[in-house]
Amino acid sequence: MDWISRFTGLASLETPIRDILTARAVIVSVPRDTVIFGPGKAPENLLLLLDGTVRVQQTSEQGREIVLYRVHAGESCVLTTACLLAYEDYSAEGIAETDVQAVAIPRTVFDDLISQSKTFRQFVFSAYSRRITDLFVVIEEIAFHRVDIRLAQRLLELAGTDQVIKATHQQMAAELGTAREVISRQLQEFHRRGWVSQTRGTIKINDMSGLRALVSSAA
Amino acid sequence: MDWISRFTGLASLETPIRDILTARAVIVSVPRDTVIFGPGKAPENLLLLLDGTVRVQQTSEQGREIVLYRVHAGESCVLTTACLLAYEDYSAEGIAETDVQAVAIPRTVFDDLISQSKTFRQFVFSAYSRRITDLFVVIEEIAFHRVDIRLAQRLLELAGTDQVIKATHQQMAAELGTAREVISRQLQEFHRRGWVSQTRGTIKINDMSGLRALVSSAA
DNA sequence: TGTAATGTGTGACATTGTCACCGACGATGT
DNA sequence: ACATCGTCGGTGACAATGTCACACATTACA
Repeated sequence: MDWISRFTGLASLETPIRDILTARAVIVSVPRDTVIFGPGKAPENLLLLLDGTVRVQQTSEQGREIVLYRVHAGESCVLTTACLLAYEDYSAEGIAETDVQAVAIPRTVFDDLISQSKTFRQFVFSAYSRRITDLFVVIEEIAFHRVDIRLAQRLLELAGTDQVIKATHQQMAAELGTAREVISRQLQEFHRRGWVSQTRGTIKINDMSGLRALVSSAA
Repeated sequence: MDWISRFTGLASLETPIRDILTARAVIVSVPRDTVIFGPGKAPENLLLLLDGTVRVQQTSEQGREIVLYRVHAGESCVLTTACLLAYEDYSAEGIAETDVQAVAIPRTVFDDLISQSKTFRQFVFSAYSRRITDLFVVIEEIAFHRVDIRLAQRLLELAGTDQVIKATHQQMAAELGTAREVISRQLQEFHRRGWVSQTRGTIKINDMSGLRALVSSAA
């Protein structure tokens, strides 16, 4: 199976390197809700996602959670590579949000590839760069943006083509790093405005344009 | 000058690699308040700090600022390496907080070293790891910790041996990503409790134990 | 010495976070 | 069907933080 071409950054990989990869990387399947890495469970491999999404989140000592970013198909979970090597108290955890298919690259192979291929180095460092800027965005949003706008934004991001989100208020609170009550109130307000409707455990978007208008009003 | 031994991660560097480094890296001096990198000013080199500190901060579109982390002597500014290669819209900026002496490693040399030395790779990735966990801490603190505690913490961190901090309320607000008024009020409260005294542009700690007690009360 | 720029103080108010509690819903077993 | 129990969502009071519009003090410097 030629999975390499699914990763844009690897498309131009040199042939001998491709061979190493196909020979020594393993395709793994991970069922939904598996904890892929987390405190006390250091990642053993660099994962390149073929299918599904991985949610990376942090849990504070008091048990509050916040979603940091998601890794989608065609992307890699590079931040784990930093943790392949150092600093044990990695407080973030990665969870398979759906059933996941991924290519697992063991750390020794990762080291080989980094050493031997400039293309691979670029792939890794540009993935790093993207994740780090993601984190910067998270910081900026938490620090400076209003929760109603962030919630509207996240609802639009998470909604599938059917405009339905399966998530409890508690889970949405974890998305934004806020409290459940805050989400409940904001969703009520959105409901009053006719933008969403709710049932237990699901949120349905009725008026994307309303949400979008709120989001862009922040600019 | 043998600066390599000042970096613990590089102490065991292989001799030929040491030679490359000493030959091709340049020692630079940067005056205080210089913008080392920032939006529209991509870093050209990996910097290893010999002396001084670099403050890395982010400025939002509305002009609000937050300090992300500081790079101290003996540390490297690795997050810039990700940006040596990819993603232009690097929104963070690095500022020399003091006069700075550093070793500048050009990107091509960086690439060589990464390729040739396992020790250097470990040095880089463990530095990455540390910075990333720093960012996680920032996120957790902004999202979940009270500002009075964060302020007390930061005051203790920033105070020199003379217990004096030269900073305006506005600058302290940028440290924590909050508003000046919040800092002013908290400092007044700290003053009422006899923990600090203030003059225009400076804060003096009079009772470290009081601040420390507040900080540890959060645990 | 005046004048402008900068730093700090303040009150009113909006937004967000916390706490304690309640009732509604859904799964389950009998 | 009924009871029971855990989860989910709603609510009011209040605390903490952010925002705005100022006033006033200090400093820099023309």
